[in-house]
Amino acid sequence: MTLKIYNTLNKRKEDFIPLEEGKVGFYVCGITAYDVCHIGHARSAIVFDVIYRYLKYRGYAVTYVKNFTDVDDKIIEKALKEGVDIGTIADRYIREHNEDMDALGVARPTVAPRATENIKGMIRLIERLLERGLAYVVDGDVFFAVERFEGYGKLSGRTLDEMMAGARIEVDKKKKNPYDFVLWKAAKKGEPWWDSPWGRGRPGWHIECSVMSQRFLGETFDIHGGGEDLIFPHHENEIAQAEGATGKPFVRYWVHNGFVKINSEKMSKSLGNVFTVKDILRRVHPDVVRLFMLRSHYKSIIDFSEDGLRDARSAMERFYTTLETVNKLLAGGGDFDDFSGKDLSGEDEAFFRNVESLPERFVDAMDDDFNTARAIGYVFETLRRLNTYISDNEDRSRERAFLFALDTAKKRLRETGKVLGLFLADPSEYFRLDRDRELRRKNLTEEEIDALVEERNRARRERDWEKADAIRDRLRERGVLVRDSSGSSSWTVQ
RNA sequence: GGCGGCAUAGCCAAGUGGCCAAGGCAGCGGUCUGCAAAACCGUUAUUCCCCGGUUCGAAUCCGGGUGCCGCCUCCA
Repeated sequence: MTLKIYNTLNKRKEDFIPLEEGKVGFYVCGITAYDVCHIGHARSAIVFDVIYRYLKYRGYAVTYVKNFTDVDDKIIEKALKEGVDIGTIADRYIREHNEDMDALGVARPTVAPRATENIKGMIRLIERLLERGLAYVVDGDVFFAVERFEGYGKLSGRTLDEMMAGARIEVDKKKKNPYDFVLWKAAKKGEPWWDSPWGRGRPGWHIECSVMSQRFLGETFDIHGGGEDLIFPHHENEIAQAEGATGKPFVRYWVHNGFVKINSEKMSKSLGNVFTVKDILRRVHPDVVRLFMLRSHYKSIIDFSEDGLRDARSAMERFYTTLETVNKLLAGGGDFDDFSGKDLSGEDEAFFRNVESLPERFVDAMDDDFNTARAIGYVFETLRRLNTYISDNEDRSRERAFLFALDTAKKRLRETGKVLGLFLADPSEYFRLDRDRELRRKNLTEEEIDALVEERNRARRERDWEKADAIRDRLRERGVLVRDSSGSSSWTVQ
């Protein structure tokens, strides 16, 4: 089986063949550190996190580079406003970013370089472009001459002529062509600067990614990712800079994730509908966010909404309910270390075989351009079979064959979960966090609910069903669902 | 104006030429339960926006139409 990746460059799915067998060089455009991360950053991060995990799962040695842009107009603006230097602003938002990513279960990249640590490399790259006649200097600014780079527009699928036809872009008198972009900006008063052959200044936005990716991954590398909005101009310009300087192909596979809309509207600061990662994580468990993101294909636009989040939470709850049941059965049962699949027969064997085939089906889905939606479908299909198996065999809770089959199911579910970064929590921990969060939101305390449940249990023992039902109704009105088992009752918050 | 994408059940969402159109949520009927809840079983698209065409055969390919949306400017 071969991994297929949709390559934005060629607009089709292609077999993934890394430059060097068994190794993958992977670069993703990170954040500009001027504000806290929102749900759109979260999607991008989760998508590429899963791609990273999957490549490793498939046995590749992956070098994953994700940069931080720590010098830029917006950072400078904020620094001026607060009267601090840009490093203070960047440090703050990089720290926030790392907190958010950790909370979302996003693995740290192999390298997380910062633009300002790579100024020398940027100057060298610009010098090479000047030497090759692909750039020109005007009053301390350096521009890339798009007309001098053959193939400009190949990633975004347009030609310079087409772009000129309809576009309305700001005309900068210094530019020879309106699509020329800045490689180096002469310093204005009060702005941070670095010395360069063209005077004091700072780098343009696109140059850092060309430099940092090649520094850690080589002049040509395997996969470059980012949000679809970066295709033009950012990634187009990265190609122009890198290939202009080296004369070699820059990136073999370009991967772009789709946007997040909020209640069917574009998320934007002007609409005031930006949800930050911290907002979301106050409301739901990270698994819910990840499930919400990964149940759609990474390229499609997803619509973030209350309903969508609730659906994902319900699904997550079902998963952990089953896992909790399995854990209890395994804890209460005996030892089955010396058991193997060969010892099974009948229903046990059929179930075992089905469960053992989960990773195979999972890989099949993921190999098809990281189809996490299909992959998750297989996980839930397995979950249903597991539930059926448990309820068909309630009287066999101490049998080795049964326990062995359950244990296998759990292992296979966790194996796929590890790649998705999902389903990895301890169920009781998951429910405890979920409960605490919901209680806070509804202004309830565990104590008052426990007291009511206890009162109800007394009524139940006295067979005072009327009173028991009244208490249950009261709790339900406040969003608390009571669930009775033989001796006691548990409860969940809706 | 230029370039591109999408349209599948009540909602979300896979499926890109051929088994009964995955999976999740929600609903309904049943098992269980004092009654519920959870879990389980069954059920909910003879059909994939509309109209043509290609084909033995299309949600899937082609042409046209309709409706949404994105990019072309900082943006994940």
